[in-house]
Amino acid sequence: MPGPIQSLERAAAILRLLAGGERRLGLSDVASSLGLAKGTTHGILRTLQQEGFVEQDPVSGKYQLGAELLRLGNSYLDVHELRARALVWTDDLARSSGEAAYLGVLHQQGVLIVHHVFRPDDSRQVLEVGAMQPLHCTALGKVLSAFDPVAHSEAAEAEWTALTARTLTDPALFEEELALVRARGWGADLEETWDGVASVAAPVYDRRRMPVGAVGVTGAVERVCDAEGVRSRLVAAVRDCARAVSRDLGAGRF
Amino acid sequence: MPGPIQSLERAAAILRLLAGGERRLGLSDVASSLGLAKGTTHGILRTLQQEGFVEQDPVSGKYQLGAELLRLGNSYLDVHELRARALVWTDDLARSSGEAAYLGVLHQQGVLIVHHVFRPDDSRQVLEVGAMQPLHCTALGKVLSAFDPVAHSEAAEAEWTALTARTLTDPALFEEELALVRARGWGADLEETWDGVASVAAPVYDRRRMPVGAVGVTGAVERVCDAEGVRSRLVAAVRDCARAVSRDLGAGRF
DNA sequence: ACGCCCGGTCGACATTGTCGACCCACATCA
DNA sequence: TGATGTGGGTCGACAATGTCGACCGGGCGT
Repeated sequence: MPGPIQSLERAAAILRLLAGGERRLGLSDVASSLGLAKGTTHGILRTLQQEGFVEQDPVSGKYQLGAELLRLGNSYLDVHELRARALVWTDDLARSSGEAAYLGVLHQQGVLIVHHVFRPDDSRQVLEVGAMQPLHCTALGKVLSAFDPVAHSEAAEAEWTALTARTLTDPALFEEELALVRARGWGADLEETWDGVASVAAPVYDRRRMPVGAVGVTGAVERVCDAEGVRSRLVAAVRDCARAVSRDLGAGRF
Repeated sequence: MPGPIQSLERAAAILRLLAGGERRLGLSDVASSLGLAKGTTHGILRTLQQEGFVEQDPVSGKYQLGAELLRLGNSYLDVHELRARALVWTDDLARSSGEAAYLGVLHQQGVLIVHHVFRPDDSRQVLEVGAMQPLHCTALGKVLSAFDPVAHSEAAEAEWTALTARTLTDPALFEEELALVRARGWGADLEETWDGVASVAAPVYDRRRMPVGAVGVTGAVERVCDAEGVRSRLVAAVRDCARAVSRDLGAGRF
């Protein structure tokens, strides 16, 4: 059976469509967006609803994602070995650096945040676990692009939107930057994603010395950088954390 | 087309199976667990993998849940209106009560946690968003069972496992408890789920005055209770929060 | 009151997923 | 080192299955 299962592909496309559109979508919207017959779309939606993957607003009849996805996404985190190993180390990283710590893995054409430790102060922060970040302008993304060949080719195909004035959008400059990241072993993002925000990240390796993710910190550029660039204390803390997680994964000492 | 789509049901069953088993499962395990032919199972798994819903360990060939589920689960939270409205109020609730605040909705035979605010101290806490809690022994679950008829019937069919010595397992006693919850408008769990831990919760209503969820706080029984039972200050805070969220949802004043 | 739009249903058709036997790689064990 | 069992993956025939487009019925705005 060489071909993938059509109905499943379509169901996945529906879920992605519902995830993309901010608000609820009607049956006809979904059907026309995907070029499917209404009857077909309805059958898939009905099954997805029965399984808890989508919910239907009883008054408007429109569809949205369902709670089962949240439950399964949580189960994904439970099984995730990299995340499990990184929990305690990223906690320490956030504490010692005084900034928010992130753990990301490559997913499709971006970085999926699988763990996020709040900056250790009492400010109100929103959890970004499950969110995606672009490859070309974040520290996590640059590190993955530099060390993981798959991420590198994904980055080449991704959209190069300029999020701030400092975002690199020229592939040649990006390659230069990646060479720098590879040479010194860590990556940075200096106001290339959000104005006033900088981040630093380093790669995490598994027992076969393959890059499997990246850890980093993000914070106000005034705190993260000094006159020389990224504060070396932060760089050291991030790299220490990455090495510790790698060692936990069995990569051995460097 | 009266029947639901078979391949989708099977795919959902596979995902749930992978979510349940703690570790990765092999193709044959999955096939035999669900009573499917290996070829069929492989086709579904391959499609799910291609769509990012499952991942395969390249060395062992075993399967586990995929990252796309985390992304979609996160998108579910983005769309969730109840959660969006409750964000700021639960934050205040945690701050004023000094305990961890939770927002839960009915999902299948349990309470799905859709929002969780850490207890406002510097202790290490794990986020429980996406986790499930039982209906019969938690404050959130009792409140939903008392006010939502669907939750009530689900509770009747759920397993009545005794998690501590104080867990209610007699349906008659549970009904009495629910009557009390309905009468006073809030529910409690005094060491019925974890020893030493108590919780208080109150229902949240939507614009049609239908119960759509519950908010509550959970903490050490010594802090939550005094000689009289649950501290009235906490009960007031929780009920205020529930009313505020309900008002935000359009339920109007009580 | 009319007509449009939308969610939902129905039945015929053939596409599509399913089944079970088969294959190959790897590891185990004698 | 060869026999052997396990486990992931493939193949091709069959018919069960999902798909399509036409068709309802209600709600809403005109």
